[in-house]
Amino acid sequence: MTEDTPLRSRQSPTADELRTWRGFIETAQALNARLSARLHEESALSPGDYAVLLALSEADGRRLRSSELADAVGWERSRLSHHIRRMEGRDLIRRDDCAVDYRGAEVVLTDHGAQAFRSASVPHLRAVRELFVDALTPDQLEQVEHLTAALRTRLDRPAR
Amino acid sequence: MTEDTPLRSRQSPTADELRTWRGFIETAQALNARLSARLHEESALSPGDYAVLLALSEADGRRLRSSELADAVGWERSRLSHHIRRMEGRDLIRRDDCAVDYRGAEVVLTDHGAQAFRSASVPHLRAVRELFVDALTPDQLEQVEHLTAALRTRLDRPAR
DNA sequence: GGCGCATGATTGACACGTCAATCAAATGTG
DNA sequence: CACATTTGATTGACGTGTCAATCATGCGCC
Repeated sequence: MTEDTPLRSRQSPTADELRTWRGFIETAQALNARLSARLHEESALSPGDYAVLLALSEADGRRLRSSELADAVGWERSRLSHHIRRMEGRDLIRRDDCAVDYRGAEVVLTDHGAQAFRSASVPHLRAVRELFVDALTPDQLEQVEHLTAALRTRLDRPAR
Repeated sequence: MTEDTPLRSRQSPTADELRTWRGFIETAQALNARLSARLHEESALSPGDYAVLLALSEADGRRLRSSELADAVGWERSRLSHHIRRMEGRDLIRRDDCAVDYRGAEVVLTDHGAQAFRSASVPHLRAVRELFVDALTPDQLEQVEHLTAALRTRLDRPAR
């Protein structure tokens, strides 16, 4: 859209633009922090736990290959591996060897994990509504869609 | 008007609302991740390092009491304490005893730290422009202001 | 002056995240 | 078939973040 601003786009943001940026990023972080805190209070789950349990709950047979789970939650493998180890210690999930590929592992939701997810999800979704959805008008929610789409277009371009 | 509107706000978000929420929060996280990666590539500083160096750069005499620094960057004290220890090891800052209150400590920007901040800030601000400011129209930037203000109003209310 | 509490800051334990190295099983290629 | 490479996953090291406990100094109060 802006073919003619090769120089301008290399400069620093103005003070106003920086304020908008800081407001945006800090608000998003604050929202995250608040939701994480409520999740933890209400169900003793971290956001990571919740993401893993959600993916497994929706999976066929409540089980996924490690790599599929990593894709589902959008994490690196090693991050998932560490997290899975901790969750296994709390009996939220279990690791099975994979029958069709002996390199692979399957992550399986335990009954206790399924139960924990169920009791966490309702209050969590309610919190999302209270702190995000209900804070905005329908028009504003639509604006958010457009904004994130615009930002993502830029982000999806090669790393630099 | 209908009986179900008061109840509605206690229910879970709709699928559309959840999609908007996920888009918002994931975009913010992706933006953060990208900016952190660039900061690290270009200057070997973490976002935390940058925040601390920024606050000290703007401080009188390039020094602040620990508690003032914690307020400036919005961190808990113990978090700051851990971070400061690591930064001291890299000669970005130094800790002095405080003359007026022997409980207190002052955090001082070293020359090396000041230099590191200077060389980091220009590329960092350019990245903010590229990935955020330039991705949005002026109208959209203004919408962001209104949105974050609305979200913050809700967040600033008592914790639950 | 001495006692008790408040305050400034640090520490330790542990959860979380990234990166590079590792390892074993699978696969392709001569 | 043999051997190098790729693939699925784990590990170790280390930076980061939170919480509770700790510690020393400052300060109010008798």
